[in-house]
Amino acid sequence: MTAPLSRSVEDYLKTIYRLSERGGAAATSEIAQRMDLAPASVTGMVKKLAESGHLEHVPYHGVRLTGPGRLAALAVVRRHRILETYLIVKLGYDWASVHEEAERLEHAVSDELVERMAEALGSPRYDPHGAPIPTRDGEIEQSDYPSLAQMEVGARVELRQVDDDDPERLRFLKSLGLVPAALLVVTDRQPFGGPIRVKVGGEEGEECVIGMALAACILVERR
Amino acid sequence: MTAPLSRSVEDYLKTIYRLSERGGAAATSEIAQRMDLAPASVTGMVKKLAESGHLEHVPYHGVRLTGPGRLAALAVVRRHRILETYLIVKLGYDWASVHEEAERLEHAVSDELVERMAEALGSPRYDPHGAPIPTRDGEIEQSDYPSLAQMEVGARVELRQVDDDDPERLRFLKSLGLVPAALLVVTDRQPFGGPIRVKVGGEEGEECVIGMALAACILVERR
DNA sequence: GTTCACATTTAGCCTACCCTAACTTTCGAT
DNA sequence: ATCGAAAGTTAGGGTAGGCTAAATGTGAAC
Repeated sequence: MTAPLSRSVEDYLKTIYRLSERGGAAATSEIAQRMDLAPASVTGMVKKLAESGHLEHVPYHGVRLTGPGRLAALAVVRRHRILETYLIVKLGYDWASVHEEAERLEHAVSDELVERMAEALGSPRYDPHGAPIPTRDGEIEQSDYPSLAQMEVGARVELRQVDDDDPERLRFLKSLGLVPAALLVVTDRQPFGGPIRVKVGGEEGEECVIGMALAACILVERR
Repeated sequence: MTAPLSRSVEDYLKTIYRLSERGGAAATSEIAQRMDLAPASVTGMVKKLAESGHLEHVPYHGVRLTGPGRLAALAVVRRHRILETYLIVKLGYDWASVHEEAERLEHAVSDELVERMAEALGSPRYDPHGAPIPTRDGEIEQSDYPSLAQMEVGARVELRQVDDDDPERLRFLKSLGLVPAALLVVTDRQPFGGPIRVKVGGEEGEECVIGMALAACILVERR
């Protein structure tokens, strides 16, 4: 626990944290899929992380982060989100392509560097995708915004956050103006998971059509 | 050769480059000492790097970088020196403590990030310790300045470069004002490798005494 | 209440990179 | 010309973290 965590361990903890954000225990196969590893490899690491006290493992029933495990995961998430913000704001990185760079750097930067970057940015509370940045002591704002997919026709909402996993998706969203703080109005939608139609930029905005899978990645606040 | 180099390989190449800067072939034991590894470990890696075409190995007689090996090493050196410069200039890092951070980051940053940092700095040609920064295409200025240890009494010189290996040494040098561009006058020295006495800041500067080992780490240009 | 598909774990193996201990080569001193 | 210290290499082994294939547990459907 006191020894520095390996890159691999940090990635496991971060992934498990992300999975347990929405839902109870994380399944072996979910972890494997997100990390692009064989399930058997996950089982092996999970046993080690349970051993070291970072998580609880109920065989055949998934894992749950412990207090220390959650703290370690949040430290990685903080590094990642500060890095993304810094790269975009200070070094002109693209909203869509910054993820990969941060993914590598989050395992190499020291706490000192992260704090210097945070300070240079004015201690931001959200990253450019709208995700809350954990504090140094591992506190994180619980943003349980509904997704655009849940909005009914006529709803007026402000875009709060977009999932940052997929650069392609991000590029598409940006091209539509679907970025944090954008105002949206739902003008039409099909039943049974069909596409949803929204005006981007308020009542007078451009209309566009968005599939359900995509809409589920967009978190909004009612206005 | 086309696959990305591991952190370990990059460190070997960088170390071997640094060793071959001053002197022909690098010895196994020198590499081991600089990297804090057992000599046997070095032999093993050296064989692999010779296999992959990064260096030539004459058993029992040391190694020499090949063209591709030298290019790969210079890429690491460029990353390191741009990083050090960026951390100091843009993030307020200490001249003395920046080395360790750069040592980790140099294996994680992409070429794109390095180039963005270089651009933000105005494409510097020297890092804060005075070391020349290789270009993108692996060209590096041959700075064969003499060391302060070689200067005779009365010599007037400008400080050009200090070795950046040891943070403690750097802190000491900085406390004396021995930083790049400082003007020095040698006022006295003992024969047979005794300490050397210099005025720091020109004729009117503070006098201080410097041991030979330290003076050998300070490169100067006659004025 | 069986069954069966699927999730999970176990077993055994592999690569990268490090180690120590033992052996071999080199080269300067005699 | 030889000998021995120091340098280098080989042999054998360890850890971390992946993999595949085979065995086993789970739970929904019948």
